Amino acid sequence: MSLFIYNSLGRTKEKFEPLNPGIVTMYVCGPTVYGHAHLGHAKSYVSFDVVVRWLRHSGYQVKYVQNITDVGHLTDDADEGEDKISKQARLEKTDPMEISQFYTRSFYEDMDRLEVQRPNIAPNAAGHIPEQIDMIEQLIKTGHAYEVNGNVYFSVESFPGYGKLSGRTDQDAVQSGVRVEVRSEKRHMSDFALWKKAEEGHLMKWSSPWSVGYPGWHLECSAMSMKYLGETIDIHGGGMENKFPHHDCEIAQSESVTGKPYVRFWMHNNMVTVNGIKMGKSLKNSVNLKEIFNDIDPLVIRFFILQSHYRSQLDYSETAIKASATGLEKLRETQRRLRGQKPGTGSFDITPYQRRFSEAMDDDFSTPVAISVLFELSKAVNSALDRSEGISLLSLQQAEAFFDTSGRDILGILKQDDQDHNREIKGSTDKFDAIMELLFELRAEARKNKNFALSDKIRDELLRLSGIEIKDTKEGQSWSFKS
RNA sequence: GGCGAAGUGGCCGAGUGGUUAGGCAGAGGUCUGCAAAACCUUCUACAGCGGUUCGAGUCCGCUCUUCGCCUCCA
Repeated sequence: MSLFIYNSLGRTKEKFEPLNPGIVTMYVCGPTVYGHAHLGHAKSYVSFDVVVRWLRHSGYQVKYVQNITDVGHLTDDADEGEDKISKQARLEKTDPMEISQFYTRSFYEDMDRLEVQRPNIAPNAAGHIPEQIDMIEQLIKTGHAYEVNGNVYFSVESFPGYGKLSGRTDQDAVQSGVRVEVRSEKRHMSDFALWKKAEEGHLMKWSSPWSVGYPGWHLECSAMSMKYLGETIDIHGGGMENKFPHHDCEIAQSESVTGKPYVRFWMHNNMVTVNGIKMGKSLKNSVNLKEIFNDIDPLVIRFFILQSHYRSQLDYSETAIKASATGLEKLRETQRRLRGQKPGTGSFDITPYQRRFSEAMDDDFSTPVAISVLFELSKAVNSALDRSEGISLLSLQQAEAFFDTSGRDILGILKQDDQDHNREIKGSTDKFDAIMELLFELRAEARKNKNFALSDKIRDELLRLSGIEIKDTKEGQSWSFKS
């Protein structure tokens, strides 16, 4: 089966084939680094992380670029207000460079904990001012842009398809709802800034042929995408809220320069809501990742995100997270059980599960369905293992391999080996094992003597003090870390 | 006002014309010294009203409701 991706441009699922066989070029809009990452960032980058992982699993070499926006863009309307990074610098009594560096590191820390693989190239906007200036010069030369008082604007009338991505092709209609007063120096109300002259006191500014100033926000993605991935890229991802104007502007300026299609597949992920309302920094209801991670395993958040489709809104609530945590624990439990299992004689066919998993992923990255396949496999495996004949060595190995491939490599929700991972944290494996062996012996003896008070105390206290859970099973005692 | 998405059982969340999504929670059971885990059984659905069809959660129309975008935002 082949991969189908929902293309926002055209609003249908289309069969995906890269422009150049075997190689996929992919660009995703990165964060503006002036604050800690929140759940919305997690949804976006986890979703696209799975896209990249699936493409790679499918045999493609993926060149994945995700930018860091570290040029201050404005807090307020299109042409007034303080820039966000400068504002944060003022609040934190430091300078913009430190702000962007600090929050860039913070962003990667959080993404690492979510098991989001780093992009191949993570260019920052401030490091690509010459490229952006070049692009403006070309746009002016070809009549797509004009300069007024040190500001440069893109002329939307020079690009007939403007607004085709968002469906906002009638600019008079668009402008009728605009709540911001328009600068009269623009030729058309919808024209957008490519370069802005720095106001008095503006900290992040660069020299250009037009003024000492800074580039418009839409420009960086076009310039960096072209520099690292070429004039036409296979996939461009981003949040739905950026369809208009950001992505429509990118298309206009890029295609005006190259005369070629800018992006073949546009992918837009949906928003996170909290109690049904959009989460936003300005609404003061944003859920900071570092704060959630104090209480919740980051992989539970990742799992929670992937349990809904990337194009669906995700509503955050404590009960929903709790349900996800229990569900993920179930899959981990099965994974552990598979690992420690003695082979039996029963046969078990995992190919239907592999096939359904692949079909789900090939259908526009349907992670909720893919996860449901893992649950069904989990149930089938447990059922089989509960029977006396068990599962043969070969089938056990296949099931374990499939859990590793799907749960760990592709979805990123399962670790390779919890136990080993946790033992590493504990330090000396041998000594630790010896201690556990001793506790097992003490409990076995106590239980033999019907001293259940003692055996239960060892079990309960160990769980309470260290989070290590002992279970009594038919095969004997086992332990695992309970997160 | 314009553009777009969506309304599924207690909660989350799949389903693109025809036999069970899945998870969490609830009820009953098996196993167990107990606990945990696991398994089995089970209760609540498709916003409303029309229409197309042998047959609609799934297509069409209308109504109601919600959400996002049109200002920086993942």
